[in-house]
Amino acid sequence: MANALLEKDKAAATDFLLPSETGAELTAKAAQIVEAARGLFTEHGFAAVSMDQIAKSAGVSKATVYAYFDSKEQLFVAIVSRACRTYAETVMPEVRDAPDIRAALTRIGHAVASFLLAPRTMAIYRIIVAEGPRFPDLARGWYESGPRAFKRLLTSFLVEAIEKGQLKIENPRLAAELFCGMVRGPLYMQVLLNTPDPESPDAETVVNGAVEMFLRSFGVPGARS
Amino acid sequence: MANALLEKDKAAATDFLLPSETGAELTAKAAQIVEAARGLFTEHGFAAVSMDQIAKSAGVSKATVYAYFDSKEQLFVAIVSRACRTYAETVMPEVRDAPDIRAALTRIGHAVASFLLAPRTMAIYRIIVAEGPRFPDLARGWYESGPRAFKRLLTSFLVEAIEKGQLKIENPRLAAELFCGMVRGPLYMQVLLNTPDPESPDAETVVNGAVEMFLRSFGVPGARS
DNA sequence: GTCTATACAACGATAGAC
DNA sequence: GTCTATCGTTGTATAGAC
Repeated sequence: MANALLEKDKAAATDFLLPSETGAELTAKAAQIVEAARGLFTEHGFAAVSMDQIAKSAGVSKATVYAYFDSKEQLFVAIVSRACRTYAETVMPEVRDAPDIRAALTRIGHAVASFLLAPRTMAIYRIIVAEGPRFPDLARGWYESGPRAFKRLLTSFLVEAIEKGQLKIENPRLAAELFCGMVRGPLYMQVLLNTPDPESPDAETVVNGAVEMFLRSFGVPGARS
Repeated sequence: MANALLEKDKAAATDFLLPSETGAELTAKAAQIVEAARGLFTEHGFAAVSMDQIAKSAGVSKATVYAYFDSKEQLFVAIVSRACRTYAETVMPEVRDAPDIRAALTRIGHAVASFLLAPRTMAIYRIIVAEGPRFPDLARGWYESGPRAFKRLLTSFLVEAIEKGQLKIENPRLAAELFCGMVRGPLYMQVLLNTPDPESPDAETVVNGAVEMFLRSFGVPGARS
């Protein structure tokens, strides 16, 4: 059951394709350029990196870069597309059956926290936020492929748990949103801005706290939790 | 009691001053330039706006802009400083006594949601995120003046409520973090990326849901909630 | 302090040989 | 496809007159 829902939503998630994903896989040299650009954008931001630097870092000439990508913008789109694919392949599968609802939520929580807080993910997100106004379609595509697809999937998971009698929730979508907010919120901004706060709880504490709070609100006393 | 804590933490919050706040107030013309720059940065981002545009929008020559601000970067710092001051004056005072704990949390939740989601706030945050790597001190200053100060204040509020017997919480700081995450998380990303999601609950629903969840976990049955 | 005009550097993108 | 060399533009920042 869970797998059926999973497959359905996973299909829905990848149904939306970012521009450069519609084509075939990148060639080796294109991938090499994309990887170099990703590293530089990650470190210095989009505007601060020149095509000369990218070419040099990738070990090719600038003309070669332009042979594969029409513009700096399009190169950026390719980077984001790759990140979306990784996201779909990494976090999505974590939402499936587990021994009990507590274990499942904990697992999901850790998957979300660890993936979202990974430097690579944050770097991409930072650039999307930064350049969002200039790339509205890209921002939308990323949101659809990533956060929105995941929230739908998590909502399906909760609905299923409700039907099994493991949870009691009036508004599953709201519950999914709140859970995501709890897991992500406390550490997200610190990582995003690179401003660690020693007073903040660590990821483990946050996930456990979120699961605990979630179950106290929505857990069914009788059910194994 | 609450006011004593409030005053103390408010002082602590403004104790940290961003560079340009250490000096006196801006002159009228400087403020005029800052305001023009803020509007342009808000709309187009930092890198995409030239000093020529700023000068034109402010109705002065470029040389005049440079007479007041040494560089584009410093002009940006001035903008953020202003935003921090507004934050301290707007959200912080919301954390104080209310008829009961539920009303207090709801009020805080709405204040956080409405301020954080305001276009002006989001625009500043977007730029901070975008240019964070290039302005590490600025990002840190903003975090200290804003989110961190608020979380401390909220934690103090919770501790006080615990002492009054209105709440029962083991880790108040964690609870404050989770509450902020719930209130902010669901809508934050959508506004930040300008990708509205019709499936998402609205702000009212989110705040009420968060308060409900918080009280179910930490509320004291006997106390008036 | 404020303006006009300009110096100087850097960037994105391309032309043309191989 | 890949390179070297370069074009045209744009941007930050400043010089000098008032």
